[in-house]
Amino acid sequence: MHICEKCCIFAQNFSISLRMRLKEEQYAPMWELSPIWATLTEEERVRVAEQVEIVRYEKNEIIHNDGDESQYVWMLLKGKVRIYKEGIGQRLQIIRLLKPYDIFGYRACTVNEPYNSSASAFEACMVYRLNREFFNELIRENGKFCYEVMLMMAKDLAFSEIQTVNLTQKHIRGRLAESLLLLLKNYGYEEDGQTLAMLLPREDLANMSNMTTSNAIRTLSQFAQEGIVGIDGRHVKILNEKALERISRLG
Amino acid sequence: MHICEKCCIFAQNFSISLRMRLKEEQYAPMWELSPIWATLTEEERVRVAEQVEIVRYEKNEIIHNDGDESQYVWMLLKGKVRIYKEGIGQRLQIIRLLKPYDIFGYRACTVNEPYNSSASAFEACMVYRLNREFFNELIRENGKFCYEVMLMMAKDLAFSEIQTVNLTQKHIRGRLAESLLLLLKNYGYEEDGQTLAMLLPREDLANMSNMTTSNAIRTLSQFAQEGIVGIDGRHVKILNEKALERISRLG
DNA sequence: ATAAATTTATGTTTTTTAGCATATTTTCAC
DNA sequence: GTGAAAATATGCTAAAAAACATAAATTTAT
Repeated sequence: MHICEKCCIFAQNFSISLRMRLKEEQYAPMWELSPIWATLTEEERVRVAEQVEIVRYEKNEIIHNDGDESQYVWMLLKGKVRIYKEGIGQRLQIIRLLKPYDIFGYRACTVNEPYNSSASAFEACMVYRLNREFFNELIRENGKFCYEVMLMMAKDLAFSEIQTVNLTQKHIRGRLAESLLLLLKNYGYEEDGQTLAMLLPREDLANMSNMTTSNAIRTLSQFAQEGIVGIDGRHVKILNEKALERISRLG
Repeated sequence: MHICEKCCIFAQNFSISLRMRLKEEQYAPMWELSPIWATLTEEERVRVAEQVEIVRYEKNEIIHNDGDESQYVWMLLKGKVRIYKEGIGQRLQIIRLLKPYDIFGYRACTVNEPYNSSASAFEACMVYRLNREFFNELIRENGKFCYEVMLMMAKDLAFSEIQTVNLTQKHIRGRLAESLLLLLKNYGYEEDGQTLAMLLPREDLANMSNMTTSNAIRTLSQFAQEGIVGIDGRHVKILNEKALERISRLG
């Protein structure tokens, strides 16, 4: 593909053109938000600018379903997303939690397979969305981009294997502690420096931790009684991170 | 790197030169054994020929340990290998089983991280071994090779996520059935068409299936009593594959 | 603001699985 | 081949977690 003057001008004005599309909210172009897209050439950025769509998903809206033909790669711009699989008897297992600028749906796209998990929005979300075929074009033509996608997959694979052992071998308390620390690592604290910046229903906490909802409720209450966490509805304060780490480590 | 006449001749005679190194046993060059290495250019094949080592590991010998600095990428030539993680209280979880021409250790190498799992030989094994730095050179300079490595990782990631749900949500019988089917899929049958071509100690079967050894023994005996499998020491016959699939599916 | 629905809390029972004990069989080293 | 060690088999007990039940609190829709 050629790079004509017109394209270059378009590229330079890209953020402006994007902002025109999206009336209410403004987002930087992808390559400013994640090092993965920063590997794209100017010419590729122009094409991305032409292809990318901005989509809004409402609270609890399903973005893709396990088994659906893969069609899009997404980058989360705003909000939080859960990636999960449905196992035996409609029991969900949350595999991964996403925060802004995380990329998802890409694994299935790279291998042209159906998605092997589902994604839904915890809260109202904004995403960039790219077509599978276009994403694969980028991977095939740009070695650096392919390399970055591979590195991202390597991270996801390591996490998945660690989680397998965490979820199978640790006892309930260890699994819950693990999940709370994960939430902390992923989303951090509110301004007060101890309340988790994530209002998570107990059911989701259970689905992260491979336990029933009532055990998540019960065990979290126990942690509160022991002064390890503070509970105020869905607001959870981490009062003793060291204790959580110890419980998580010992299983 | 240049491609001189000498190199070309060397490349053409590569398999012979390899066979000279390895006195007892002969193996085809990597690019004939796995599509991943087939993406290498002639020039790269020459360098691989210079770099590759053939190593033998004895029964139960550890190939790499979780936490070790990553140094090599391996391709299994002969034998069987278990990839596992140690969790709580020395309890092992087998993450993956390898058969000839499977590649392992590559994830840690791509990200220059320590291995995040251990590998040991079920039985005496032969492997090709490549240096991490050289492997990364290949990835960085050859987009097609990088793409193949990414695809391999995508497969491993999908498998890992499926296993997480299998191991956490299914009951003992479901998990054992799952493991037996996995062994079947991976290693197939003996000549008789029903004995698993894998003599697996019950302890390993337990470590695959997230259960204690005595539960693996007990549950396998139950399957035998129900006529689903036949047991003759470590030789396991699959008598009713459909039943195993049903048990695995229902959890 | 109020009623209905959902979520959280907590106690009890049942099921599942681990842990332990012991006997038997098989494998391995010499 | 023989004895020691390891692996397999099986029963019993204890612990862990799910399932169920019910009530209270919170959220949501109107």
